[in-house]
Amino acid sequence: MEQVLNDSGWRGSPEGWLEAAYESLLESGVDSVKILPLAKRLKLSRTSFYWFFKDREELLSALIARWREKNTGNIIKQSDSYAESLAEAMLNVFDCWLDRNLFDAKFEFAVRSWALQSDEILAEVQKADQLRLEALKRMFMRFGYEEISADVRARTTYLVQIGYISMQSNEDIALRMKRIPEYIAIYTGQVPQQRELDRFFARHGYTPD
Amino acid sequence: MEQVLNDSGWRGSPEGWLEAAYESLLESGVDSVKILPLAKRLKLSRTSFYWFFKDREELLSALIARWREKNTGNIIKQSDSYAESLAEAMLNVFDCWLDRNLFDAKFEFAVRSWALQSDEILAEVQKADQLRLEALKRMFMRFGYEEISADVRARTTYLVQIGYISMQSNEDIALRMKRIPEYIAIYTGQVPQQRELDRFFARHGYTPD
DNA sequence: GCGAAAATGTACATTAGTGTCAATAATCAA
DNA sequence: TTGATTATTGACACTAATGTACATTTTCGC
Repeated sequence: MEQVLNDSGWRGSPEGWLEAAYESLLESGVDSVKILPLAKRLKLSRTSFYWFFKDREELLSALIARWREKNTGNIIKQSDSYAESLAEAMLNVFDCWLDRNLFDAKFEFAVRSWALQSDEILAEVQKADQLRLEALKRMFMRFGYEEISADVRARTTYLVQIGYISMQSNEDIALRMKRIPEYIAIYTGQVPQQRELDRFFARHGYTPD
Repeated sequence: MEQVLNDSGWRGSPEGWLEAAYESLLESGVDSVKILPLAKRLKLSRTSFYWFFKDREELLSALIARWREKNTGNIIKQSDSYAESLAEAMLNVFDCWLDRNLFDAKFEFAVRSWALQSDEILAEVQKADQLRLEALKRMFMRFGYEEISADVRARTTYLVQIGYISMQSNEDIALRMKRIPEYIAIYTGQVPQQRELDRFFARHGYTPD
């Protein structure tokens, strides 16, 4: 197996170690993010790590920063984006659940599991939950729901997805798409229009049979 | 601090070690379930552990057996139990979410996090999800829903709760109770009757203001 | 109170991880 | 091409965990 070099002529880099840490976190949880195994994966000496990071703690902080920037931002953006009907707005949010560029479900699950053993991470996760729920609640209120109804509907929308992540299932896209109209009906209390669904399916490269 | 003795005159027992393991699992995840720390907690010599369990693996198996027996059984029981309306049936299921004798949310979360680092545990969790979802789906079908609708409504009901657990929030009971009627409305598509709610509140020792 | 069984503890060997330091090598820029 | 900077490595010291072997203590039944 040959050495992988980065842009400059060096083998290691903060990004390289972070990427390896990310992969290990997603596969086996934070306790598997250990310098020795990462070094083996990168075919680098373990101690070379300390050139880029002060210690393991600093690597873990970088990891959580990466999560914070990616996942929360996009949910808020999709919730706030323009739509003509609630169903359409809902489908905008659903983009997150189907596009891993918008929301990284495995990362999300790994971080939430991590929160079990670290109060610092727990605080991060709870802050993120709050921001995301507020964005969804705003969305429902924009379409005329009362405070409490909007709150509970926001929770339903959000928590179903968090729960789904926690099932770690990997069903194929067709099966998931088949449930979409039902979900929309439950969450919004109204049936989505065919053209709204078609537009949604189209942008995810899905053709119903 | 004095030594705690069990029924017989001995200090240790399989149950004692298991209980300590359970507490540690819930507090900090499976990686914290280590013999040395448990021994400290129990004020016993570490090696005494090996009188009761072959090795750490055996302790972890006992832990997962405990989870399997407790959490899955009750959801199924509550889903299958008699009710005059769907709303009432739903409220029977909600008993699980409010009574830790029926469903241990922290245990659930800890086990699901554990699944990230063990394929064996992942298989256990996915089997449990399947059984629970089937029970809920049966419930919706008993009240006349079509296959797909029943499936998605079962998922909504179940996944909101799994998601809630994963938020690790500890809101007070009054706040949670306030949302119940809305949840019932969303999940079942029908508003619960006051007397059904009253009966539910009463059996959880809650008095609305 | 005595012997057997049950439980506990001490000593030892091993493993996998952490982080520091000083020597060395590779790259870049003047 | 050489010197400074950046990166890599191996040697060392340390810690926390695992499990085994064997000696010792405690409890229970008779």
